Amino acid sequence: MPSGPGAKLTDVAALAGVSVGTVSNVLNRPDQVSIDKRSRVLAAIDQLGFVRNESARSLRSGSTRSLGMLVLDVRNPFFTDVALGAENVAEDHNHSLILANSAENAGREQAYLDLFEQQRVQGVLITPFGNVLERLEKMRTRGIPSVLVDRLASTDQFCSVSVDDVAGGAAALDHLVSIGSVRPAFVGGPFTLQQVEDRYRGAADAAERAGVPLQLFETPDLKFERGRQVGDLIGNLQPAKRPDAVFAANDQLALGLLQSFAANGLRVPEDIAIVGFDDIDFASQSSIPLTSISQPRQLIGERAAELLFDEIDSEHGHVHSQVVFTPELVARQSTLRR
Amino acid sequence: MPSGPGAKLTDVAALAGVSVGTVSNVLNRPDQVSIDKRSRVLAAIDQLGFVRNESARSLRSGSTRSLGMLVLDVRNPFFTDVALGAENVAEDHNHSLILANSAENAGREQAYLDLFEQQRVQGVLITPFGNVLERLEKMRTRGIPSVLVDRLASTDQFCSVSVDDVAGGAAALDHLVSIGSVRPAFVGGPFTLQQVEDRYRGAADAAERAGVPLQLFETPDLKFERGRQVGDLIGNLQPAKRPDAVFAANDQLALGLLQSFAANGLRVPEDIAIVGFDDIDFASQSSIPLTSISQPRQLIGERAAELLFDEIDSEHGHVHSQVVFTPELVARQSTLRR
DNA sequence: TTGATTGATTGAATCGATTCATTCAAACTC
DNA sequence: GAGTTTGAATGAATCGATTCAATCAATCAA
Repeated sequence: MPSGPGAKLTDVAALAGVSVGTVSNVLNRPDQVSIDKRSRVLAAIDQLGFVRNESARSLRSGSTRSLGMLVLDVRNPFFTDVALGAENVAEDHNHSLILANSAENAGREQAYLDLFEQQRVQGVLITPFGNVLERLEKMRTRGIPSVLVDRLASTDQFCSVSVDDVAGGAAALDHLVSIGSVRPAFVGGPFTLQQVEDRYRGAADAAERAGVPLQLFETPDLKFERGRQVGDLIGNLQPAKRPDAVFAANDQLALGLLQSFAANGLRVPEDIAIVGFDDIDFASQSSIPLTSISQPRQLIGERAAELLFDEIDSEHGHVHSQVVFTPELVARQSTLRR
Repeated sequence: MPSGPGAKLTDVAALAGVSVGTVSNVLNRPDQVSIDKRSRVLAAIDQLGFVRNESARSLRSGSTRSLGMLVLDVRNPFFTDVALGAENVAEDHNHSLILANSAENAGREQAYLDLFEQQRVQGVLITPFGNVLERLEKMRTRGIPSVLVDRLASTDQFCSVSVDDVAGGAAALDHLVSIGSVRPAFVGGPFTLQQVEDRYRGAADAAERAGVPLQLFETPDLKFERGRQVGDLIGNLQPAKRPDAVFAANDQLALGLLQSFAANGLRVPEDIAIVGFDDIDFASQSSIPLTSISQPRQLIGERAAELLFDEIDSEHGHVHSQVVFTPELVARQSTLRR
């Protein structure tokens, strides 16, 4: 019969007939304890149902074995995948990952950074929303380093792991041209989002290189509903003026376009082709599977966590680095050659 | 210039010229401190960049201001929505939510429960995977209560928040009959999953009441790919033997069916209608918007967290209760009356 | 004026695990 | 057999915030 709440280390020591130091060693450096005592201690732990108090442990030892991760939107599959990758690496290092959701809200973002500081996490993985770089630098001086995720560090003060959105945009447009598009369009916004800006720029440059014009449909956000609206707009254009292909700044938008086109009797890809961005699961699971630009999501999380541990573990000898992945186009039915 | 790592409470006290007790009071019971000293302390905190050490705090006070939440799959939007609801309630109570992912793996599930115990969370929200009820009861005796989420407690030893899957299944089938289906089918499995079993039973009972037969296509899992396979199978049946409507045990499966039907030239809903379950975002965002059974996901999380806090806060006076929500059918194009 | 009451402030004791200098015993060297 | 090395085990000191009984000052009642 395991005892009630709160057997502690001294209780274990007493029951096993050893000192507290020995019990602590069994917990933390088991190979430095003789087999005999070790098994006695383990038996006592089992009998008492002892669970080590993490607060006490980290108070004394100064380290917490946990990382904080702050993302823009936990509901976005992109971020859960990135988090999964980071969590795996954290687990390898015997750390746990505290996942928090800033929900694109500067106040919440600050509040969670407060929390991370109070918890004394060993490091932070963050996709910044508000103006937090200064604060992050301050946190580093206090011993809590951070790595930027899905965002290229503008200074060399941080490690960052991101994706080359310009290249992704170019790949999308090159693909559209290669299947014969002569009137491609870009749908997305706002351009204050770096990702949107980059994806557009890549596409625009590629269009210029290919000698085709690129129409622009700017949107105030990247949501599904917005895609539907723009889709209706495009569907109502005269066939001769209508784009023969669209590159949407993300998959949500692309799915919105797709639904609108289906409702308006526009055939995809025959009348109009579509490329999305992100390659979320539902891109391939749409009735008309969607061509999209795929980012190595788990890998982004893994690499970010690795860079973070590198900075945590190395005393001073750490050099910040910017990892930039090149996204890949995955061709599916929505851009089938006509 | 804020100071380096580790200003502590005594430093603040010294700088402000008060005792440590007063600083602690400013932090925890600000109204018991005179305005004068309070502002002096706050100034000192600001100047030193003091951040309270949560480990020390909770070691001494015994409470952690955090909940643990353990879900089957963080990548599943259902769970992220439930978590969001729970997180909001936790925030209202000034607690933070530690979200963990058992990934339908009994070993990980146990490991995370270990972690929660070590962290001394105040309570646990869990969708159990393995055989953990006994352990959870033991944890309660040690002062860590738990609430079952998306799972009806079989004993009255736990609070639980779940959805009436039988009613959901019945609603789906009633709807199909009401739009004129005479050869409905159920697609889903395995039947060892309580949810699948219940949804099927509700549908089967409703079919019997309506006097129509219910065909069954059993699947080994609930994934998209499986839906596509079954869809191909159905698409190859002679029109006369082919179901005129299918009820899929979840939306992933339904989307798979939809894609397959589209590829095989079956029109939805004219040739065959589809109802899904869960009403994930992508159900309504499909090219042919999908009728689905909607669960109040955030509400489930909120209610679960409220029940948990009730048990945490009440000394002994807590009575376990089972909350069961009735899901609602959301009719869309995939079951438009012919 | 005195005694009682209220409210603010103090600071030593405390939470529970870890650390590390020290002790002890055994094994080894010459 | 004396001296040295090695490995295990010990337990008091420690991490930093909170607690609470005690103190002090100010206000009030009679």
